[in-house]
Amino acid sequence: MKYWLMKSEPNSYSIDDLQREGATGWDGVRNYQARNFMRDDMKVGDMVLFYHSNAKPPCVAGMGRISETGIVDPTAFDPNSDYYDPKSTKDNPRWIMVEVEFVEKFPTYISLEELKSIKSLSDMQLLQKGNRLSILPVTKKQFETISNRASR
DNA sequence: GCCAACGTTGGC
DNA sequence: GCCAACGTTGGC
Repeated sequence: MKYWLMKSEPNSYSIDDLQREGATGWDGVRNYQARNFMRDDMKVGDMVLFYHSNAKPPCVAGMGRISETGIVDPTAFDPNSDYYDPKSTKDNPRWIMVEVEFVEKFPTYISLEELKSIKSLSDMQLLQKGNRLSILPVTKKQFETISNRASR
């Protein structure tokens, strides 16, 4: 089983939205590295840290689980969508996504500042300079360090 | 609002 | 295939 961190701007989709809906298709990703993680490496049952980016403060806000893989991102076909990509055709779809189901909204959000202060997390890709990827792998240890702290 | 750090595009 | 120009992300 693998562990991931997925960023979302709470303005557009927050952990509360996920809790209300139960599950969501992770649409709108238009970065190949992030897509490849979803398409090639994620499996049903993988665990996800739900990260609020562009939030005040940015933080890990909850936990999710991959509930379905290999879904074609429908927003790529919609000319009215912000994520419309005319190069993605129904015969040869370019953007493949996963579905994430709600597991937990953390009682304590873990801010980026706090993550940076935890020594054992210094290797986390999220904390490396210049990182912009919206989907990142996380080790089991990192996942547990963060979720244990957030659950109390 | 600024800007560093990328990623993508397209002319050549 | 190179690389300049441009666009985006996301913390601050």
